[in-house]
Amino acid sequence: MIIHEKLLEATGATRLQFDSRETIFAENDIPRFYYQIVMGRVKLNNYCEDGKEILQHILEEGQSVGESSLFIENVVYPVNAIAITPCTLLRLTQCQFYNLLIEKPEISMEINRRISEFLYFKQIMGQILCTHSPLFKIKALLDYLKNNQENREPFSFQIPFTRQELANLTGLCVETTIRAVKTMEKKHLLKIRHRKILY
DNA sequence: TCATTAAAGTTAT
DNA sequence: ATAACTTTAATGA
Repeated sequence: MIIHEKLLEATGATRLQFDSRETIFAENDIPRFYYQIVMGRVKLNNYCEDGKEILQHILEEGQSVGESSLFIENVVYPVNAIAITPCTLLRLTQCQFYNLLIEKPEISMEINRRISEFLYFKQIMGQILCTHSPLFKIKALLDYLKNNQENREPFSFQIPFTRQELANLTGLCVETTIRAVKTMEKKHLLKIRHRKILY
């Protein structure tokens, strides 16, 4: 289920456009808005002091961005939200968002679902980060992604991430990620077509 | 074993 | 065109 554009607009949402690489909100900003992606993809990340990127999540059309921080008093965003493609977002003020949740319990339930989904993903990622084998890290991530798909046929799912993105999500370097993916291909755990991973 | 560096080829913007 | 991504290979922790 998604929260309909029409409903958000009726609630007073602002439509925003972002170019690829533009920042939607930054680490340490105070959360004041609810964001939902109408079109495009957004990443949540941090940069460590050596400049290396820690990718926390990649969000797409229909998903909301950073809503979990809106429910906590006196916190700042722990991540940056950056457009990775040209994006259209709808934005509600925190106040508009709260009113919507009070007036529409089904929307409130949907937000619960999304935050739970996010937490679930974070728990999977927690396990992945503690796993030593690069192959199992990649496999666990692919398994999680595949589980969200309707079609569970082997090799029916084209992974929507680049090698670089998989690496930054799992904490591996790209080269190791590439090798792990190649090994998985040899073991017939996945297929590669036109450089895309089919799982 | 995996990260890092370098170098070259490929794809996307 | 130029930057971003993919791949291979060598080296070192």
